[in-house]
Amino acid sequence: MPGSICEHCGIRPSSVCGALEQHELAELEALARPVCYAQRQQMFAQDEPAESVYNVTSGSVRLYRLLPDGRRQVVGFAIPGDFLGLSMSERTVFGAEALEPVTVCKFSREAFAHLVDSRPHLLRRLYDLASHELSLAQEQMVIIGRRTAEERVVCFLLGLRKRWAAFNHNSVTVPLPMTRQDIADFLGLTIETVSRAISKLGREKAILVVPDGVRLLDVARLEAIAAR
Amino acid sequence: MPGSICEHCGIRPSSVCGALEQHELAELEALARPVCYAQRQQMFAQDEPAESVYNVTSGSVRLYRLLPDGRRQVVGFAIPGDFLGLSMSERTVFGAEALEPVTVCKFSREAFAHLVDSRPHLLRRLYDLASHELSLAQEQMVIIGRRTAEERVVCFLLGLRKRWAAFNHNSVTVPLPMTRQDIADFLGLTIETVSRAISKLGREKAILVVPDGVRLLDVARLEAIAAR
DNA sequence: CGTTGAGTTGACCATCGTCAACAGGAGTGG
DNA sequence: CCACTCCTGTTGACGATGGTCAACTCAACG
Repeated sequence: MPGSICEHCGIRPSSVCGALEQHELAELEALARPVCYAQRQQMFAQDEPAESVYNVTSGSVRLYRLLPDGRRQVVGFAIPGDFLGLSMSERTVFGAEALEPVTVCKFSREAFAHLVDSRPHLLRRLYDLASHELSLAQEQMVIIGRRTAEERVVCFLLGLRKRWAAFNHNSVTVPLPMTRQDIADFLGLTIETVSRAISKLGREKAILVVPDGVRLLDVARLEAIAAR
Repeated sequence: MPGSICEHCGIRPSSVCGALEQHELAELEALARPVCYAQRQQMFAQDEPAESVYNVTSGSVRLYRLLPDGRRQVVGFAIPGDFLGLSMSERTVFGAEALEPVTVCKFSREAFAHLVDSRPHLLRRLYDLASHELSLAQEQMVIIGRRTAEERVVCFLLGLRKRWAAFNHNSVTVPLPMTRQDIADFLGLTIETVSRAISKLGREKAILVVPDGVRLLDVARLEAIAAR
């Protein structure tokens, strides 16, 4: 029965496909191929021909750029509902790797583009998502360019918490499926500096480090640091 | 005569309006209000209701975000052909100030949005621009997060050169209408560090500092630094 | 000719990076 | 079951890159 899968998809409301009417959803579903990736598996590399776009349905993904000498900048983390392909022209501008087992809806970029051409409000949705991502990227520039190490870590935790909150995750426990190295590469720091900042926040009882995450004990204090 | 101004506009090919047919151009022109800003004049502030969108026709503009304690991050510089309003929802996410006398086509955001709704390929153009901006913002994250002071300055100069090149500006002389402070706030550095990096490049004959700009003397060497 | 503001340069210092040692958990194999 | 490795993360000691503070030059402008 066409449409049956997407219709019951939990992440649809917060995703690209949330913009679609039922009959359009069926069209989109016809193009989608569900794909799984194992932990650590690369979905695609940076600067290769972009053949697909993706909608993350479960798990989380790191998106990164590499410099020739190996320095790495994580440009974002994708979580369920996120769309990969907003800024993909002919070639990918970043690489993507599964942080944990990940499932996606994978689309041929060509077929997806063709559908978009005939569905202005899908295009509109993509535009709105791209605008929002652009705004987040600018916020990240402020964080990396003008904040101290501790502020960066706190902003990161509060930002993640906000994103997970969209899935009514227990909002004081922030899952951290990424390594310290990923966090460091996202914040323009080293792993040691991230570790020290987290330890310090733990010592001060502002957070509690738990397996694969942190619990935010003193949100007011954290927000005071981030608002500075 | 409708359409006569836009039709001969030099920046149109590289701008949003380049996507439009002649009859659409006339519609757009009907909405446009030409406005001038003096040097240093603020076009709009951060986090205020976004009532207009803008297309820069001459001069250049700094776009910045402020932290409550006054730290500033320049998130970009707009030059002729650039569109301000890609990432503006109900409120502005950055402030904008003229670096030199600036002229723009100013549009009511509402009227512009209405036109966009009826013109899918204008929407498409905006989406492509937003994607491109997103990709540039990610590149900027790499520069700020993972590059040394000297590399940042070199990347900045080469990046600006590339943008000015779209207007067949003499491509080895890069105009710098912004102050050292603006450059520093763009690169996540201080004015002193920027000044020192530029002086060093000058001493090494890689660049020549000229009034309101630099001449790139040894592009190969600069590119070697940036490619690192 | 004094004032102002941008830019440069120097001396010193702090934040964060580097290098290294260590802890603890997961997986592996004797 | 224990020893072993491997990997991630933590912590400490030290150092370098870039920030801070201050003095100075220079051009623009009245």
